[in-house]
Amino acid sequence: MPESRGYPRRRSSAKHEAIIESAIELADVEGYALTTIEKVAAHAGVGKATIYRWWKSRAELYTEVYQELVPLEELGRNTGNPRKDLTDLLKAVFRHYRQTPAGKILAGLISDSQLQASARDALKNNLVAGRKPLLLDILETARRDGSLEQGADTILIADALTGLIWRYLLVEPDSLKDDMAERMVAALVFRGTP
Amino acid sequence: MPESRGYPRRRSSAKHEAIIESAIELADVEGYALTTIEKVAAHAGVGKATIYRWWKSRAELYTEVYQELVPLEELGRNTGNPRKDLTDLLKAVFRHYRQTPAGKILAGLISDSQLQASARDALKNNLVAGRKPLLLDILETARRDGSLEQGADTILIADALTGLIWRYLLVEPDSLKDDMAERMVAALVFRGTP
Amino acid sequence: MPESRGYPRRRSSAKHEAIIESAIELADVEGYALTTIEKVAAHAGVGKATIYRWWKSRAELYTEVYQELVPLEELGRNTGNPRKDLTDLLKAVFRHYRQTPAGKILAGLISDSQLQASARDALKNNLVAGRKPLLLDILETARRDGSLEQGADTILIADALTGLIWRYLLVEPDSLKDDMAERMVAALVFRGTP
Amino acid sequence: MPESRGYPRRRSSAKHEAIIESAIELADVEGYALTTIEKVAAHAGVGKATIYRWWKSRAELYTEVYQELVPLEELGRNTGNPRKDLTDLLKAVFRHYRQTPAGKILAGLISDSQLQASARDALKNNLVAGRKPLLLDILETARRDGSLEQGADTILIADALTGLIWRYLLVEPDSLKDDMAERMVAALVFRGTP
DNA sequence: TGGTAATCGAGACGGTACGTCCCGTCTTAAG
DNA sequence: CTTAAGACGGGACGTACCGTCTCGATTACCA
Repeated sequence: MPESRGYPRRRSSAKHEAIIESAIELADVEGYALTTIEKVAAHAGVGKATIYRWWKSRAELYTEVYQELVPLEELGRNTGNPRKDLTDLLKAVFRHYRQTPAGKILAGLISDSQLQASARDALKNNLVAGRKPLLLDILETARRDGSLEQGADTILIADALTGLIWRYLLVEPDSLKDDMAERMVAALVFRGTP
Repeated sequence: MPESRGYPRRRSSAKHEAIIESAIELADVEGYALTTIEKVAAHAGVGKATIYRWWKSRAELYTEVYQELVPLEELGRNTGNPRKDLTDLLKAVFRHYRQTPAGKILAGLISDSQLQASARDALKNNLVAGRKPLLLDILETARRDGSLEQGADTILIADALTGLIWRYLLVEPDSLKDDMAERMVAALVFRGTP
Repeated sequence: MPESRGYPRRRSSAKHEAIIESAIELADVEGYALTTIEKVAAHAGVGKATIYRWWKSRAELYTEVYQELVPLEELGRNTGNPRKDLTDLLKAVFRHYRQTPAGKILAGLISDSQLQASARDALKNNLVAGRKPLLLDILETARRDGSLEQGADTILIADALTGLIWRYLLVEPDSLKDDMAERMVAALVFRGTP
Repeated sequence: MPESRGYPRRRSSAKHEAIIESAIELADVEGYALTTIEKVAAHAGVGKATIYRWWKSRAELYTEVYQELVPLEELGRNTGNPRKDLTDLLKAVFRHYRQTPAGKILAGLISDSQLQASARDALKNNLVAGRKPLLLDILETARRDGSLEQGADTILIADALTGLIWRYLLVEPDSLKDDMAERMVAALVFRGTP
């Protein structure tokens, strides 16, 4: 109904983009915790109701922001070398965390997920469910080509990589650097130096 | 007895216990997110100020609660069999998460840690710093007795175990069962079925 | 209608009235001292913030209440007989003090004025500054028509009348009856029985 | 009981005096409104309970302080010239208000008197009842010697002087200077320049 | 092109909890 | 046995956002 006629196509709306950009900037400058819907609305020159019209909660808004800041397409590349692919993927993620507020935002989303059921769903169904296959694909390729043993618990390994990233993001966010990507791959997946 | 630091500052251990117990019960019944300082005070029959007198924040209070619910002493046992010790430790932790609100509380503390700097410190300096050695000790023993290769990155493996637990606690808390302990140990540490 | 100052700031006149009425009732029933903003809000079915949005303090709210309970227009009437006008004015004021909580409220405002600078200003700039001219006008008329001597210090006489009312209001509120009005006029202004 | 033996005679107690002096100093420096029992106790190096043992409330404590700062004996002097005696009395009072925190304290006591019944009693029974005779005596002398007409309402005139002082103390404390004493006497009592 | 309905910004609103302050009473340990 | 120090329950403070709502002003479509 809001899409059809009364209001222009949503994704192209200037308002919509102003909100997203304000959300990014405020998360960057003030941090996720201090970024309230109220402030985003004021910063974007938009009524609060306009935000609530499109997103049920701060978590939902920032889930979309995260997807925009760390787009799936920029992470995966299948070169046939799983170890390299995986390491590159992690490095790309960490780079986004350094260059954008995406890291803070993910940490904030994890925090929000414990405060509201809807936020937990947003995290689980979008970010987790949407990105886990990326890791699994690489790990499966590795198992198929023999660089990972047949019986490897790829799901758990994938979750462990995510868990490690979250853990560092939550308490030691500065540790997510390139060499950490190498260490993670070496310790959790392929065991040993390349 | 614990409150005799010097002369002037005393505290009623009865109140102290009433507060801790109320905190546990409310976290259990209502969940961490809905448990406000105000409710804990009311439930314990105590003024809010009495809580703020002894704990700077909800996070600090619940850090103490967590330590009480999952005491270090009940987790570690050195039997000379690192694989068994590690699996048992994880099982013991998961059991506490099933039988007490400790799991919810840890998830809540992680959430709080993103909202206030002091909460992050409480988490980092008490829970993380206090419990990591338990894992590291076992892993080092394993490396010494050869069940883990010489070059193993024990720190990262320990953090990965923690990260995995956190990840599940945060988005799939029901998955932390005994067999998950086995899978974790097999996938991240000793590689393969026992 | 009164709330259309520009476009953005509107206010619900229904709420506004509910607050004023609650304030009057509570002052009447519980007394000014026990009437907290919190109680007024609860009684009016309004959030505390709504009160603080429109009045900076309890004193400011009750200054408005006082003006409503003892409206200037009901006090002054120029009949050409200053002695009668003055006596009538005092009687009218005392009647309001008997029939409404206005007396208690003025005493409370005087009390508040010693607790907060803003309350002192509210009292001084609104009630005092707004009502003193009423007395002065009558006294000046009296001086002009000779019923008061040329050199009379009308300002001081006006302030003495106010001071006397305040003094009785503060420590012997029941003494403010009709005959007291006569006595005041006789003793402070026109000297002697009519 | 506290006088007889267990504790040394009250008026000479060092503690007692430390409390009074702290009360004076704090009223002077911070103002009456900000001077809490808590602060007086801390400043005097005394437990709060010690203060409550001797005075039921802040108002009762400060009633004693006021009596000490503006002792009756320093005000009255019967020289046989009522007009001069009265003017001198007012000047002496105003001087105390300028040189000590007595003025602030009286204003504070008036304020407190609207907050607690016991404070109203303290004000009424001690300060008002104790000092009114001073004025009345002078006014009666004046009436007897003919400088005030026979029918003068001396009670009301006395109360008007008090009321005027209170009124200025409460909203324009700086106006209480020597010439104001002259004006008051001329306007309210003896009518006309000396 | 003027009328009209949808949509918007601004922010008022009830509500909840925050963390602080001080009250007047009570408890503890030192002297 | 009295005292200081201050812990205690209680109540109100004034503030911040929440998510919903109301109001005119603005817009954009249609007749």
